[in-house]
Amino acid sequence: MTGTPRQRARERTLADITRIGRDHLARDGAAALSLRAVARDLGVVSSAVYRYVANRDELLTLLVVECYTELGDAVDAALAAASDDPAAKMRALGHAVRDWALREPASYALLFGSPVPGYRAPAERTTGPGTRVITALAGIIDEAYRAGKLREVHQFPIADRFRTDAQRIRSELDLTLPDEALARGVFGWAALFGAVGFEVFGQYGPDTFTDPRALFEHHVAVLVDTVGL
Amino acid sequence: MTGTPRQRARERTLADITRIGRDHLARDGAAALSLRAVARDLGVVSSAVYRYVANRDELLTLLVVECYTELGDAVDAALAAASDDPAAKMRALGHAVRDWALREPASYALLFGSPVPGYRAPAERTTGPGTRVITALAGIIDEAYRAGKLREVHQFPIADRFRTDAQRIRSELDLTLPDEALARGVFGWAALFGAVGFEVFGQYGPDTFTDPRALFEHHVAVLVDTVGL
DNA sequence: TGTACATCAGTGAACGCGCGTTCACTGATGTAC
DNA sequence: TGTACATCAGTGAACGCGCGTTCACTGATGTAC
Repeated sequence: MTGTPRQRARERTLADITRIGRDHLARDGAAALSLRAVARDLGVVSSAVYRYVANRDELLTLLVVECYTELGDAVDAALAAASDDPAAKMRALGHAVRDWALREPASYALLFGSPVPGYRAPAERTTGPGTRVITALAGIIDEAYRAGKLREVHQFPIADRFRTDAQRIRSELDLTLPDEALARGVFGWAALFGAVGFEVFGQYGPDTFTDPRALFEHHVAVLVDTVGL
Repeated sequence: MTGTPRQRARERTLADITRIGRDHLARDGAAALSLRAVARDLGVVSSAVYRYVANRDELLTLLVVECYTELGDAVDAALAAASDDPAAKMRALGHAVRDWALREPASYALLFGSPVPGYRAPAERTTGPGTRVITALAGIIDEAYRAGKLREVHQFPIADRFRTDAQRIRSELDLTLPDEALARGVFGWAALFGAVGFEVFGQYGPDTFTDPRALFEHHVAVLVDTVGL
């Protein structure tokens, strides 16, 4: 309860707008997100929402940031609850991503599905929240490496330009991982979202796998192994 | 040159419609696909396209089938050109998927991105073309298994219900693969599309990896290894 | 403390736009006798 | 072979709808003196 009543009312209304926006996202997808429809549900004339967001793109950006934040929080909470074993942590991260994605499929689609036509997420606002999962994953693997718990894996050919990229990434994320481990980490990241995306977007078909959670559990086990944990 | 002139004109016009539809897909995304816009580009009044497609959903279905077919053809061609080694075949399959996806990002998004709001692909028309890649991948691994070229891999826990599913899948696709190999094949499938999707949808960020093809090559190498080839 | 003024949330009308789909129609092409 | 009829591609108007965004406005809330 801080700020003047007017400020608090403003914050509440802005929160209402993003909540309604999330609802519409879930019902109709990001491409169909409409300020007029949000205004209708808010019980207000359409031009009134322009007091809160500059235009439709800004509402999308608010939603993107909120979704990334929610996902990041879910992952952080899962990691905090997991045991100290790096493999257990990675499994927890994987399940946190999957659970959130199944709970919020439209939000998952907004972040990791097809780009929204005509919309470019502004990097200065979305990069921070958008990198929390990969940062957490990199942290798990790097910590294991520093503790000597990362298994030696087969060295596949690595391009020179990847080595340069890896050097930059290490300094940006404060990592010590060697190139091969880092490349496998990137693979694990992409593969994890591949498995989650296939399930959330229904690529497997409706009746192919009767126990998708068990399938995912197996995939995560393979993933943990592949990454060297 | 078969059929009456009228039939041939009809086929040409239908082909024009799907071609224009693909163009619009590439420019504006599937959610924005509009029969009126297609009619405009075709140089015809909007109601005229109803002589060719029953409604917007049917045009989407035509595009989905065409995209799956194109992707399937690209994969088949790559496999035909690859050497007989199963690992080489799997690498060729991976690159064929990636090359097609980078060439046709909007089509890739239609098939593997967020579901189009309000549209359900009719299974009886899309399942056939939609399963060509996984059928090809399963074929490669199964052939290697039958030839004794599939390496023994670590056995992770497998749920009973997955074993039942696997039995059904084996008979449907005419496979002999044991459960663990099949589960890893599914993992490889999802992971492959995860890697491709991250690149096509720009998840890596614009400047993170300066040589994305080399990164993908590494990922495919890891994938081939993980699957047991 | 009371008042004059500034701030700001929300209104309502309007702009110009695009959409899917239906329907009665015209006129050209194809076919049966 | 010629003609009468059927088929069918494409027209143009209309239906009812929703969208983003601007703008001058009203009236309530907040603030400076």
